[in-house]
Amino acid sequence: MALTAQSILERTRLFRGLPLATIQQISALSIQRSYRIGAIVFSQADPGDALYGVVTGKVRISVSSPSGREMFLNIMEPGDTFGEISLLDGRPRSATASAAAPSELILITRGHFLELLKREPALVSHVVQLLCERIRWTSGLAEESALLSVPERVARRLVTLGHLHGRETPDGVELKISQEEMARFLGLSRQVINQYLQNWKVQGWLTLSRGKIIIVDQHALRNVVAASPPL
Amino acid sequence: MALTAQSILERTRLFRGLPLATIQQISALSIQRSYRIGAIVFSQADPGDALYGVVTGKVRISVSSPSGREMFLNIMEPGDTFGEISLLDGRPRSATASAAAPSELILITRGHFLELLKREPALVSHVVQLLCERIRWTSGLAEESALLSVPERVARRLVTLGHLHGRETPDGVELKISQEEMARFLGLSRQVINQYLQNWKVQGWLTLSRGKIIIVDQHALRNVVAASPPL
DNA sequence: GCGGTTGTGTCAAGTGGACGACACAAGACG
DNA sequence: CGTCTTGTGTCGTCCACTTGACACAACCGC
Repeated sequence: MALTAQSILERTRLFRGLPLATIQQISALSIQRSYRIGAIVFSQADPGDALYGVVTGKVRISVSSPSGREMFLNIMEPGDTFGEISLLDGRPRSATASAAAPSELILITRGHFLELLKREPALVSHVVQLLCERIRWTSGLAEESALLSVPERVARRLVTLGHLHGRETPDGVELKISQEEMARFLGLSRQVINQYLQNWKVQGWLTLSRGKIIIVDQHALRNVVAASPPL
Repeated sequence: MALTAQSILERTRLFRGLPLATIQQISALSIQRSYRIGAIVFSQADPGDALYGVVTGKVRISVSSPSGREMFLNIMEPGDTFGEISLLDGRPRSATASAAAPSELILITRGHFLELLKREPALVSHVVQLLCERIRWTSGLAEESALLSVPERVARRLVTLGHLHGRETPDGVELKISQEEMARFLGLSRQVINQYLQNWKVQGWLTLSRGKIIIVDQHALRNVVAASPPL
């Protein structure tokens, strides 16, 4: 089956469950675009004039400081939508989106989307749910970095990334991510990530190979947070 | 003039600009409650069954880790509303709200609020705006802690707190906050906060007294971020 | 006005993460 | 098939933040 815009739209959290007629409308309004690996979808401070949905590939949401440091906030996969915030509040993009793999995205312009919102009350409630999810995600990031120790943060992120982007295998949850990327997700150095991963490898909680982490004992990793000494 | 619920509602970002009839409806549905200093309005993990608005006083939004560390996320003042997220997505409270000063709050139950939302499309758009603001705030927190150095974070937070909660005086922006509180806002130790504040005091950028910081040269503080060495 | 409490200013010691460096292995690509 | 690139594993050094401690000042309640 071809990956039509419509078949993807039906699967996104944002549009799922809407009347078929509405989905078809949206589909008709959307434009499909290809991005090669590394291509920028939009940049921090750009005007936010479109909503994006991932058809295939992976899109990384990141922020970078004036001093050139970069931090990854999220990875979007098929069925995810992104870029809503600027669309809804009219302010500039707060983050940069770039293709982490060759990607096909669909794009709905601000005008079209806002019009849809007016006509379709069910869509509004989906938007609100999505925004709430985003708040919980970002405030979770802020809390973790302030409240937890480094090993706790690494362990926890490992588990959540496993959930969101991992693939179940007989050996455990396979997570395709380099240690460098892990470090950027947490705002830490690659070396520290390696240090703890090695630590947990000898415990038998995970296995490591080039660009891949297989989580063997998820439960043990979860316990790192609870078990670590009162900071 | 008495501080009626209605007069406050008209001033909140959430309800401002709605038809007077609607404001009166909301006002009729709302319950007013007093909280003494330190009183808990709601706790992390509680079910989220109400929306709150500050009439007088100050409410602190905070999170705490299992290990007992606490971090302040925000301060709500008269005209602010809080507690929307749990209300809207039905999930437990993600943070704790407690009275940082003797406070009068109004409270609207979940059922009443959701009903209002259905009837009043203008309110929906205000809700969406508010949620977008919250996302930008929390993701800002996460970015800062990962991308900026400690002095940069302290300087920046000082300026934003000055904007949000400061009072203009002939000498500069007066910010009523203890250094301990500043530390909790940034997830740092009190000593480090004091170190940088002293530093900037001798530069003449601010003056310090018990529980109070007066920002004299806001511009200089802003420059700390830009001027600091590429991390 | 007095004692208790709470915030401030500073010190010294300890430590955990950053950074730079380097050897090595595994893919990528011609 | 060999070469180049990119990720991994592991040093050691350095430094900034944490912790604990203490004197002192300012404000609070009585």
